[in-house]
Amino acid sequence: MAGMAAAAAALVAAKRCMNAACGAPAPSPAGGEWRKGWPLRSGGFAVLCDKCGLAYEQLVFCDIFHQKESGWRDCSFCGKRLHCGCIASKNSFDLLDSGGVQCVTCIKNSAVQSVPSPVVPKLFSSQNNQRLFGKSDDLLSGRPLETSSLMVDARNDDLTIIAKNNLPFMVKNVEAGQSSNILRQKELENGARQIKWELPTLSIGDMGRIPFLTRSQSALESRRDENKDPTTESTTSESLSEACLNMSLGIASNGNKLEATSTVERPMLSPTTGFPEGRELTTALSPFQHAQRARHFLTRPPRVGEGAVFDPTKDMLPHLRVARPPAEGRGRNQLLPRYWPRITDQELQQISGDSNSTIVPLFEKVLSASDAGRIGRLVLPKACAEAYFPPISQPEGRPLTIQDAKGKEWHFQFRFWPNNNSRMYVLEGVTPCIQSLQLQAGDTVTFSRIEPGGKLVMGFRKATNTVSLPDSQISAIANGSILGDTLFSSTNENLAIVSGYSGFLQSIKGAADLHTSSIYDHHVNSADGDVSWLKTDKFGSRPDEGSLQFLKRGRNIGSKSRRLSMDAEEAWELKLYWDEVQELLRPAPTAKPTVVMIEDYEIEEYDEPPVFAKRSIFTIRSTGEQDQWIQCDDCSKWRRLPLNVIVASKWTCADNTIDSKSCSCSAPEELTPKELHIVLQQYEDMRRRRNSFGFKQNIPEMDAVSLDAFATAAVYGDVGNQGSPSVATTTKHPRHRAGCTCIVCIQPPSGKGPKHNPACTCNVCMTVRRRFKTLMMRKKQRQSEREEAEASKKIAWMNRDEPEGSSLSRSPQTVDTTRDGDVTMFDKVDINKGHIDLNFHPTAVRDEERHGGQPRVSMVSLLEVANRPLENYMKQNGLTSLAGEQGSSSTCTGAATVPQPALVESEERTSNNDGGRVATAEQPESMAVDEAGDNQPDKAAGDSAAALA
DNA sequence: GTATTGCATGGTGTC
DNA sequence: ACACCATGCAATACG
Repeated sequence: MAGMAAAAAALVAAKRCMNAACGAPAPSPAGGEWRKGWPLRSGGFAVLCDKCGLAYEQLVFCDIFHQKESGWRDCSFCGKRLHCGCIASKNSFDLLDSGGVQCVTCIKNSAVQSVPSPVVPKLFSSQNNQRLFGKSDDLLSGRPLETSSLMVDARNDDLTIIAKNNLPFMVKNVEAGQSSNILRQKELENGARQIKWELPTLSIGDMGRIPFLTRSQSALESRRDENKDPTTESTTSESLSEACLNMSLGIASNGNKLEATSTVERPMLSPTTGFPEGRELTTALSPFQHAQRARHFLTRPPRVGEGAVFDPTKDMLPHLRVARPPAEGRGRNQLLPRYWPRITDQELQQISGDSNSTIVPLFEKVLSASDAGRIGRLVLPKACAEAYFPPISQPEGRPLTIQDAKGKEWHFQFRFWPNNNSRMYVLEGVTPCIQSLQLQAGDTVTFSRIEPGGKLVMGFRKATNTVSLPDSQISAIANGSILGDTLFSSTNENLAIVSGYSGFLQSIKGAADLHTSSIYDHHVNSADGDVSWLKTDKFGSRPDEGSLQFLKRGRNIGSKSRRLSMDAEEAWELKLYWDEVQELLRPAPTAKPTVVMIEDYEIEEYDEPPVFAKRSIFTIRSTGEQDQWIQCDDCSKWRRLPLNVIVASKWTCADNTIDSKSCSCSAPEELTPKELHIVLQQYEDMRRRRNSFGFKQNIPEMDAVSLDAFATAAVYGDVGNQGSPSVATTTKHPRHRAGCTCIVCIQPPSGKGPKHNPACTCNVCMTVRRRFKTLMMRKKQRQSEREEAEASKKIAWMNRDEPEGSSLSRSPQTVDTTRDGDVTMFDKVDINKGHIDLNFHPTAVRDEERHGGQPRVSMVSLLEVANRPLENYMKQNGLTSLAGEQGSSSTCTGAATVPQPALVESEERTSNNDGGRVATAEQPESMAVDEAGDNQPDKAAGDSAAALA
């Protein structure tokens, strides 16, 4: 208690009267009844009344301090002694503009006189005025209340009660805080509520958008008094009280149907989602809420760990089970709507159990990827941390024990990091808790406090899945939450985690915009069944309010950085394997890579995310001709398309504007049944092989491999060879910009575009240099240790794979003619069986080759030589932009060549791109071209490829 | 080599 | 313009 008092005293002492004409320092509360105080945004203080033990929200002018240190004041008119220091007394007096107070009787007596009629047109003429509509019926009809409405003059915060007879009267200086307190008091008196919510605060400026209000239970009660003339009410405060009671904020909704709330007063719920949320709240709050925000009369609950815990229920609220959610942060910090607790009654019941304890919802937070990740750090909203958690002065913070709904106590470290002259609060050590509760990104963690005792308790709400999207047929994201760079699915282990690829989602979204239903159909009807669009989560629960709200809010799920503004209508869930994701990605047709030259390494950057394309199969003929085959979504026939055609989603024969002979479903299929069978069979074989080679690895693994490969290639100069297909390394992460140094932004080369000066000292260049050097050192070190062993292993491996019929072991001229088919399938996955040898030194290989010995093949060397044929190929085919020529790249898999009609499916072009950036080391794509093209003079390429095979 | 820690960065929301 | 905060990432610790 002493500590608390001291802290409060410090707060108070640090402030002065907000009256500019006065400026007197606020007196110390020590020794008086102002047991506690903290600054409000308005400049005043919130105080607690020792007498009644209740929190008292008041804008404290110095006169109040000066005159009412004891909590008692005298009516300025009759001199009656008034206790003004608590909620219980709130409706028994009114503050006067001139200072001082007015008792109920005097207010009543002067009520009529106190309403200057001229105020009416003034208020009504104000743009800031907002007519507030009442009961839910009126909400739906949009008509004003018959009984009473409330006008709020935003300019001075005066409230004017408009009675049924439209005779207004003005309540000067009625503060929203008082109102809320009155409201609470009324509630207490009525005993109608056990769960109470303090209304969130909004700015008065938002009042202009207040659409309506509903009535609560209290409103219904007040209707009994509808015939009363407000001007004859006992006091303006009482009238206001009634008005307050008339304005409950529940627009509960099921669907779009508005319903008046009954027993729980809580923040305005979204008409569409049924949940309170930031923006919607802003537009749908009562004038008291807005007024609250204007003046910020906020009840600040005692902080955990501050010593004795103030128990508001102690005397007057013995039955109060759940207190209001405090909506005030320390000092000026305002709790953002996104952190407003939205604990349901059920959750409260779960937390509180059967005890008589009071649950004070504090705040909640939707877990981000970082929060739910292995790092075990939960970033706390600063305002929340400072408001509701014990104050900490050192970055090390302090241990904090929080109990979960099951009663289990979790021990965290509550600390902060200095950050931009501010602090970043985190709870460390949350991993066990997160895992125990099976929380994932997108789920919501709620923090509450149990009174008495002040014990912190945390609950959670699982993010659930989907909403039906009547227009697009696309289910909403739910358990698949897009968080930061990662696409998460909260429920299914088979999901594809797309790391570093919110751009991918953007692309998908973009594709969805064009072909939403098609994409949906495509996946839903996908024969392979690997791709699914979830409708429900594993719990079978309905769409989570919070999640939907989160989407609805327009926030990018989870992370602010996922600049993926997804409305619920646009949101959809993704559940894809990694490779499936990859095979659906194409560089944006309009994407033009920007190539930066860094120490002779060309790094390609895309400003545009990849597009979401329909699955296609690429084949290459013995003549080197490459085709793309796409299946008609109507007749299921396979049609040939040019390589550079990207089909976003649904495609039918009618869409085939390229080939007039095949633009109808009635047209015969170009491939013979036998050819088609072979192609499809090999396609499936390839898929199986790929999967068996671990292509369903998760993102971190993929990242590691890809990065390593890229780094290796970069180190040895293999990155940067012009002409390397870039399809598999499509885009830069959209949240990154030019200059970003993260690996996401480091792109493989295309040989096109502007180049950075090798001497460039920009951030990205420096970083890349540093990373390359580091990687080079590591590689060299490993090479020196394992080069020989790896070489032997590689040779052995090549010998082992030879019987698989890989044409790579043959000369390019004979690759595709060993069987009767004229189409060759290349499976990039087969390269090294999915393993990239990073440990061969190219110089060693070249040395061996020079000496005519058995060539020791490294991926690096292969890449080095393989790129050249692609250039030639591109030249021959008049290709200039790799971005739009996936076909060419798709042919570069350089793996086992199946002598039969062979495929290079599009997925392979992208399967290694890991967010489209780091698969360059696996650039055997060009090797495939080299071979299949059968027109490449570079024998070394063929030799290398053959050796690899 | 992996995990942890602490700081830096930058997009976005809010004032 | 500023603050917040999600997350990247280098440095450090640990096994």
